[in-house]
Amino acid sequence: MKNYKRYTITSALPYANGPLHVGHIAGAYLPADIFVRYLKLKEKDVVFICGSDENGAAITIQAKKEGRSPQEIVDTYHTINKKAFVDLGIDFDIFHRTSSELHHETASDYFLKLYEKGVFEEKTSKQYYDEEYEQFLADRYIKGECPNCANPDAYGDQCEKCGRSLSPLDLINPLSTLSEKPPVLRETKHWYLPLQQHEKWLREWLETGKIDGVEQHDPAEWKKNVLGQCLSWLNDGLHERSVTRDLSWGVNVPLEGAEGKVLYVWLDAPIGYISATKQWAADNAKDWKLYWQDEESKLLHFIGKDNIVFHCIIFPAILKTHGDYILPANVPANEFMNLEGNKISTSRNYAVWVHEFIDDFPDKIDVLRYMLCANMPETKDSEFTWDDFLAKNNNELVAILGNLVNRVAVLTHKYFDGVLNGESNRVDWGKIDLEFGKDGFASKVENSLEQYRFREALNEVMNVARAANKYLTDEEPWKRIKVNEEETADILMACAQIIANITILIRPFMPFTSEKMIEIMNLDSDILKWSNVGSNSIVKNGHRINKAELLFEKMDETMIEEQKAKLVTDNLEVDAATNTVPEISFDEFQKMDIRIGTIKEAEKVEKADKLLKLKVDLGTEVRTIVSGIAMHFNIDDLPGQQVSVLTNLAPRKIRGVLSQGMILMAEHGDTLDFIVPKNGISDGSKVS
RNA sequence: GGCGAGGUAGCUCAGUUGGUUAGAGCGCGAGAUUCAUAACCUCGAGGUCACGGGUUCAAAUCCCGUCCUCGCUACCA
Repeated sequence: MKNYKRYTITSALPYANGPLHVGHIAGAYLPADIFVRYLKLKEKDVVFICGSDENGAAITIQAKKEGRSPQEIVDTYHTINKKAFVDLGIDFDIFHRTSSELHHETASDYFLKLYEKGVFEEKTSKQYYDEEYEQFLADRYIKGECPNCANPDAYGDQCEKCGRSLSPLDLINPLSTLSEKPPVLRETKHWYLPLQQHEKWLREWLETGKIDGVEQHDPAEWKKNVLGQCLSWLNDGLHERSVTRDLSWGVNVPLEGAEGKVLYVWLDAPIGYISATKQWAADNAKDWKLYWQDEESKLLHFIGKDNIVFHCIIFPAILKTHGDYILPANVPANEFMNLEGNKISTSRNYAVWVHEFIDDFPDKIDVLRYMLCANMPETKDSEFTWDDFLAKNNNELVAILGNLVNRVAVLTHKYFDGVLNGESNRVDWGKIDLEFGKDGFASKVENSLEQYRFREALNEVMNVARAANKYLTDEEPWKRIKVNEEETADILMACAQIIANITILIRPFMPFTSEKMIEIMNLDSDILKWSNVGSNSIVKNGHRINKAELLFEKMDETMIEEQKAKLVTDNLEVDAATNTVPEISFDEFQKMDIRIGTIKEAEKVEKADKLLKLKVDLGTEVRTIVSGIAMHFNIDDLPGQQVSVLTNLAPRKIRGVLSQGMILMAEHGDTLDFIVPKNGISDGSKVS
């Protein structure tokens, strides 16, 4: 394994249009924080980088929706998220933001450098522009008459009536759906990164860890899921990607005639890592280039699996194209964390939000860290349950670690007035089921951490506490005190040494607990060095400890009932606020012919997961209707099911099957249900 | 549909290049103990390793097929 001089560690930049939930933390932030804290205990030169990703269309859309400015949106969430990280003890060296001037400058310079190297392909095209809204229109924001079937309401990408795929320029009499006015054609120029030119070296780099035969990293250290996903992309073939967009909110394209254009996410967000490092370096009298451009620096990106392609293919391509930058040595991406059996959903407010957790359990931050680490989605999706939160607190933290510290502190005060009178060199260390020294438990935890196996590492730490509990029970100092005071003192000294070890070992995982242990054991924070782990002489003979204090409080069911309930009720508030469909006239409603029918046959549409081909009896005729409900129902259950059908919807070919109408469904979150007459009514009856 | 990752004890997960009775934590049962937040400690019961074939002296581990979960993608709103 290569020996690096310094480390540059990043966690995915959270997008500043919403708060953070526990899934984010378990995925990209906690593992990085643990790893960084571990490296810092090893006295490594490391910088831990993060910040808010504040540019892009989603921010402007959200701003419009909330009637606020984009700046207000990003300010709000940048502040919330920054505080959440601080409260959680996720200890970035800098939490920067991509709306900063330094970032704009950095991203802009980066673009220019690539531009000057001539790596971009420049393409000019004519696109529709809405003069009132002062923006170019995406295809689906343009309506017009279909040149093929004369449908007056065809969209810029496709005609819904004849199913023909279109380009906006094909439309007759186009209208902007934003202003409802005719858009004008304007020339717009964009720059593209020809990713396909990078396929060859990317494949070599990912598969062998080498570039032009020179070793960069060991691919065996990369996670299977990460490599698999990347190679899958390479096998599909890479395509050029546009690196600019017509948009007002972001980093302006630094070229003449590029007004109203900003850098697209590829050349914006990841550059945020670099600009953040620059700011940190400026604040701390460091040289940022060492962390990004020196071969002896190890660059690691901690992310969730949704970000793999971005960090393993596109960003490396951008870094290498520039020429001066190092590439990531590893991208230890995690999978997703589910919540009580369901996917976490931001839009449905189905999540445990970090800022709310902090309000509800301000003294249980480390319990959360412990729990998220023990359930970290390292190799597959994992599960957050409140019952498990309770169990981990009571059965592991209270029972094993808290109990150990408490019994040692209590015994020491009871028998020796809080003074550790024992002598480490008199202890029979062989009686403890622990191997001291560099190759013992220290290396177990270390090896797990170096492989990004955080749950295993944490369990190894707890094993140290387990061994100490066993030692205490075996040696029975509460009996020994009656016959041999010296031996009793030695036993407690041995336990104190183990606790001192745990104070260091647990620190990356639970920094607040480690701090409490320092206080209870009255330790000097100078001992907090990884090189001390494995030592049995951290605590000096005659050391006085403080009064016992509980590290963790036992919790009961009532403390989590509210949390469980909140998930259910919050989930029911779905979409209530988003009912913003414009009002229509009665005449418009009357245009719709909705009738009751009964499904006679149902079969899957070939090569489509979601589609069913249904034969529906409408009383006077049987129609074929294609409906995207395959994921929600069992085919065999459908025949006989009554449904409501919009019968005069223009027929449309879907996956080669002509669909004559639309089944109406009630939708709630991920659940779909048919709209049917309560008491049954004959097929063909009209709904009005 | 294509591709990727998974499917191992009640729960959450380990199982390296195929090799003796498949492991850990928690939960559960029993015992022992009382310094400790009824915590700790010991012992134990739980697994046809998704399913069906195949290769091999030997397969959770390799090959083929099927089913299920998650992600990307296509198609779909």
